[in-house]
Amino acid sequence: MSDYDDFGEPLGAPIGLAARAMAARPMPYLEGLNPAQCAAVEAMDGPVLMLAGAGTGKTRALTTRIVHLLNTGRARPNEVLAVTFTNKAAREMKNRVGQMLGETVEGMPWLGTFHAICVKLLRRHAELVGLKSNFTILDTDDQIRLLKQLLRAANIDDKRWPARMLAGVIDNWKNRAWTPESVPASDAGLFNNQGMELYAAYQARLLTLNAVDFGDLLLHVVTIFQQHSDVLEQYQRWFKYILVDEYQDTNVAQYLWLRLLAGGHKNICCVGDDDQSIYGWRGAEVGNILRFEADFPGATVVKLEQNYRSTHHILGAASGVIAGNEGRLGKTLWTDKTCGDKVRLIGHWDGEEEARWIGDEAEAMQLGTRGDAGISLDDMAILVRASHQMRAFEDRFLTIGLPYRVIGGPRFYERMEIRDAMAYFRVTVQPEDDLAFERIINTPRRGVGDKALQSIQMAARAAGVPLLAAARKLLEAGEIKGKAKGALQVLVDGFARWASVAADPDANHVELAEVILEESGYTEMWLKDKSPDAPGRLENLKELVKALEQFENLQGFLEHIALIMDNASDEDEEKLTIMTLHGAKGLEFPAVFLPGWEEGLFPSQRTMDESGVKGLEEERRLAYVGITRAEALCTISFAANRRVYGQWQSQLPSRFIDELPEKHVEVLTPPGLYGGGYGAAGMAPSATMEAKAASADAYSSPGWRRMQSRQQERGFGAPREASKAVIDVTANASFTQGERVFHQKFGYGYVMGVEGDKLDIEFERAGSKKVVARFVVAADRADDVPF
DNA sequence: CCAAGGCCGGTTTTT
DNA sequence: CCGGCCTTGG
Repeated sequence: MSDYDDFGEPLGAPIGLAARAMAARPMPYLEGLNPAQCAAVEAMDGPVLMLAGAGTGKTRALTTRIVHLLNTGRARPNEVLAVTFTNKAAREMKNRVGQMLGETVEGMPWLGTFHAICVKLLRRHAELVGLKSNFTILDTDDQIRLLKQLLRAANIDDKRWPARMLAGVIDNWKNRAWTPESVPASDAGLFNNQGMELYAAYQARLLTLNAVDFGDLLLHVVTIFQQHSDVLEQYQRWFKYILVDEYQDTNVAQYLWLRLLAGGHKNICCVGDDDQSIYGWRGAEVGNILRFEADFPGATVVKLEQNYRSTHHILGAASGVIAGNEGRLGKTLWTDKTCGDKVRLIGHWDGEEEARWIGDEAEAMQLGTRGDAGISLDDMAILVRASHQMRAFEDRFLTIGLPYRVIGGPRFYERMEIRDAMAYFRVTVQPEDDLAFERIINTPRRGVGDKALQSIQMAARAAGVPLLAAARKLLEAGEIKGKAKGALQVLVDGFARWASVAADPDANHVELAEVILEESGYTEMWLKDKSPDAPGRLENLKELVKALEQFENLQGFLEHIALIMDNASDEDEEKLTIMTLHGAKGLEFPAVFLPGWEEGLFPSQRTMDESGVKGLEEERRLAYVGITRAEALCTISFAANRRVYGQWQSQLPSRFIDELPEKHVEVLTPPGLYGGGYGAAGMAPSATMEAKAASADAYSSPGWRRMQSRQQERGFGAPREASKAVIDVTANASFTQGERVFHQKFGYGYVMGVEGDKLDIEFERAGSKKVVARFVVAADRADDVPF
């Protein structure tokens, strides 16, 4: 009947038999699990909800459950569907299952992210939604460019109605599994009453491009399942057990997808924590997890509440904060660890001082000033609400030479040069990929401007063929003139040549990639480029080519890249991590800094404006996630003043600070200073009394004294008065080329050039910068610079 | 086809 | 206040 009965996957060893033999043996993997974890592993049949608080050994329970299913012969590895949200989580699970099973079992083909699994499914059944199985996956950038074209075609001013906004609207609809036909009338008014039409036009355009966006991966598969019960039933039978990680983050489309697949046997195990739902803004529905027992009657609910990560005080503080939320499923985390240090709270004068203090503190902790052995920088993290907060820390750490790593900057594959190179690869393997072709038709500049492109586009539309084919036709017909003619011919011929190499299974795709970048002139473009980031970009291109080695061909690689966000860089040196709270979910660090706990920043004003109490609760969960990342030391801070869009604003301490239970907190801020703190003006009136009491003895608290003595050791007098002083001691100083100098922000460097009062300086850590002379001192006077 | 200037906007982000 | 994007002018 169909050619996918065997699901295209090797079955590997006769697992059924092997498993039966193993089932008689003891199950060593169950040892060391606590009773709740055991229950979650052993409740194999029927729906199971595993409510796993932060740090309660969720991944261990989940992987053990998979091993148990395989080991008892309930399912073969390729009959278990295990879904995660991130590639990282998928990889970790794969590794851990592999480790527990030993090397005998081949990897599990259906363990992966929602998106990766959907790609696999959609490739098999693409024709059912009008696609070919070699469809391209567009990323956000492609998506925006496509929408811009549609807006232009529809004569819509994309100033007032930006493509980004439309992309957001469409994404939201796709997250809810709404096709253009099923968008409810209540949403008809969105995007200037034209959202639905544009959505339909966009989907039609994607089909002609043989392309999908991320949302489509799920949406199309759900559509297929809904419209082709025969296909659905096969998968329902095939996937004997389903496991879902981070269930609280599922959106409606993912939820429907899971319900459809689990519809037969209902052997679905969802793992999640309602208190860690922080992705509501991108369509996640906490409701999915809150409703689980209603959706799957008779479900077994297991709560994992023993925390193996954090000390008592840290858990207490986190629990106190999260208790402010309504409508929780309710868990009580406990630990048998020591009380440890209390959560430390400190207020600062401004954001720069906060960065300075954290930098000093990190150095002190690294050296072990606290009387213990010292903590590796790898074990410390600064978790911020918004990425712009990172800059203050980067600036400061650059100055003092504290090694750090920022997680979540522009990702490798989002960089311009990588996307350009990949566009060449995409056209090579998929000549219909018009978006990719448009991207590189004039990159590097080859004299093919708007005019030439427009005539190609018109020809393509008229003939109903892709752009590359249209370009070839126009050239043959001699209809392209001037500079564009020769260059375009070279490009078109190039693609023909490269495509034939790519089609040859014996050809080496890594060499092909190098040839493409060489012959197209792309590498040369960057070699000629004199901008400071050109060498870095060439480096990235090299890395890209190197990454190709791990794949069989270009197609395989492109697919991988489209779905992966790996940011592999060499990590030899110890570094302190700076990342957003969102990015930190699932991670843990011995020492965590949580700066910027101020009203408006955290909780974010915008979230509260847009989503009211619901938004505030999500922010509170974010606070909970932040605190629970810490194993031993958690330091929360806030500043009384902060520059917001260039304006100095005075800030109020976050309401979450008032929610921290007093008994788990040590206040380092002296009362009255820095205009804030537990007990300063601006706090919620209800908490004032309690807070005043808390801060009354702040001066005598061990933390405060420790801080004082440390600052004195370093020769810092009063912590702050000096900070505002301008470095004008050298206002009249002159510098000469080659002189070694010091800058408060960028550290040490050498003067490369002098133009009036501006200096061209090559800094040791911050690279080359143009700096006004009065902000710089001679290197031997660096000690005069007040910190 | 490119460079300079004006204008708007400015959370979180995986796939 | 800073940076990205788009427009305009050469």
